[in-house]
Amino acid sequence: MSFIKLLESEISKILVSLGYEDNVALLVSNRPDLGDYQYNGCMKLSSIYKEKPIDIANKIVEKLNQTNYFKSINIAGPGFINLSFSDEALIEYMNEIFNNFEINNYKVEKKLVFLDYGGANIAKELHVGHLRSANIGEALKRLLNNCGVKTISDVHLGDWGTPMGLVMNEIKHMKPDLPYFDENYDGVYPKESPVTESDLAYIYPMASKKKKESETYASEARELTQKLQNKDKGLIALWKHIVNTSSIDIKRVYEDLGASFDLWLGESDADPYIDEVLNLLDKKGLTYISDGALVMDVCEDEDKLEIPPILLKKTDGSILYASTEMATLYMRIKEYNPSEFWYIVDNRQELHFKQVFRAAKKSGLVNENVGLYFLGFGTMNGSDGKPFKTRDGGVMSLKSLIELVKSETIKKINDNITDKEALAKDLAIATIKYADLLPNRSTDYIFDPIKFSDLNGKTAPYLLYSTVRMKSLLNKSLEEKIGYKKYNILKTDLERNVILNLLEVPKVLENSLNSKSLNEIAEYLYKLTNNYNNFYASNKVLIEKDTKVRESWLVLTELVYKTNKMLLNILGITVPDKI
RNA sequence: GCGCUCAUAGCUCAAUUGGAUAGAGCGUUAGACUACGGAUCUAAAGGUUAGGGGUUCGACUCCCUUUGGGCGCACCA
Repeated sequence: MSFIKLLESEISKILVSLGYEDNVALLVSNRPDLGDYQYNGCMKLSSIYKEKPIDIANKIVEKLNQTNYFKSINIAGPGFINLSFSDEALIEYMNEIFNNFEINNYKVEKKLVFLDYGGANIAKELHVGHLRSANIGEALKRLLNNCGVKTISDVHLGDWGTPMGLVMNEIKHMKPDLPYFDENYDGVYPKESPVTESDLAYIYPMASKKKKESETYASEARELTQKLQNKDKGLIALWKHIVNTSSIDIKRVYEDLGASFDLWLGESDADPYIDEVLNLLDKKGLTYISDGALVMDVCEDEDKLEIPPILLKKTDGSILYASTEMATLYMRIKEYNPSEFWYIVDNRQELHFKQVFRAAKKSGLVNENVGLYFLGFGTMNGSDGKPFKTRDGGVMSLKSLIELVKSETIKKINDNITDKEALAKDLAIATIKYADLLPNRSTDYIFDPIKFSDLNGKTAPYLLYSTVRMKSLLNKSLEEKIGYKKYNILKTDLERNVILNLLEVPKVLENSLNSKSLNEIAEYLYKLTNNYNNFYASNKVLIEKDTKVRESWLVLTELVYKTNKMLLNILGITVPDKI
């Protein structure tokens, strides 16, 4: 059990023995002059048990004084209990986690979580709007896995909606003679794709522009979408070519970003389940026709405000986003039966998901005890507060963003590195990911490429440089045959700070899992690294004459190194060998 | 019109979900060090938490209100 957890359970026992009950949480002190950690529960207990908080605190402290974890215990203000740990207790714990690093981790009961993130659209390039979903989703998956939770992740490609019709319409205009558009064609369709990757790069923007300019063009596209969804043989064959061609590039960019998925399914994969789902809703009498469209009410009695009904089918009978989402949910439950679903999607889709979740529960499509979580992330705005656009008013592709940061990074890399290009790219991606995960998941987000290129301060290069330097120090100690097996003595306050930081790891992981946000981990990494660097700058580990002290410092270095590596890995950032 | 959401240091963000004296990075200023890897380290200045009211031992956090942003509300996904 981790040190803080152990103390919390000790205090719980003390409370029980005194006749109180509380879910004890020890917090890092925000008054370091008074103690390392604080317990604030006395004030709450006071209102429950009608006693003065100070009296409760005194009783607890009396019992705590009989243990040997503490250097000092004091009560301040209305009833804050401040705790300072004894060196012996800290050293003992350092040795425990040096022998078994996993103790200082956080584990939860096993369950299965289904993650939906990525959300790339077929025939469209991945752009900065896709960044957060990939980064946050991947990191949450790693966080869950680290804590012992099994996951299944699905990229959920946008491959079945109106954009498909648009792209096909543009292809039809370019090459009207292709057999895919001939309804009477009964030969074999060509194996070669009629479009290349570079064709796709301009086809969609072109089609999208024409759609806005011409109503005829728009209705042609709608018609093609409907024909595709009705499984027109030729269009399905063409569609497969488009999906395959487009996926190559999408996979490459996700791989660069370090985002991986167990499943590469798309909206089209849910299509076979749509009728089944709609029939089920119909049987339960939940759907009705409104203005020609098929809808379902999702309002509940306790709602004080009205939530608009969910729209399932257009007047022309074609499928809408919500029904695809319902069918996807149905398919996932049928095949994987997870206990929770986590959707990592832009905040702006909140209402849509609220409706879908309600419809799913109301209809019994999803069992009452299955957790459906909408994990919205902040909308990406430019520095002017409006939706982000490049200087020429376009969207910035993820590829260009990576290139941009890479060109900044490469300037700083030492010449003696063998593969400068590769390192620059890895560092650029690490820089982007860290900058992206640092703000809280749900708050709106100002996307600033210049900030992403900043290599100073609270950034990935700082963390990686420091971490590599720790590794280098450890390697050097091995070369010089300086072994280290245990923590002996605690010499300086600077190393004590680092140790206190290390105690926080399980709590940081627990908080992150509860809030389903990575910012606390990102923030903590900086704090730990900065405190270690502070220690490092004023103490020469390898030159230290007192071998007992030197040995302890090497143990400390290894623990910080391993912690950094573990947490960076959760964020999806790999530590290079050299920088 | 209805609803959601946000407003914290010059800028970009935190704040353990109601705890003590609101913290970081950048920028600014002043410093440190024969470099165990200088992409380093330290310090200072910088705040009436948008304004006002309320709830209580205690409010950036909860409630009311004013102002100002962003977003969503039926056939796009």
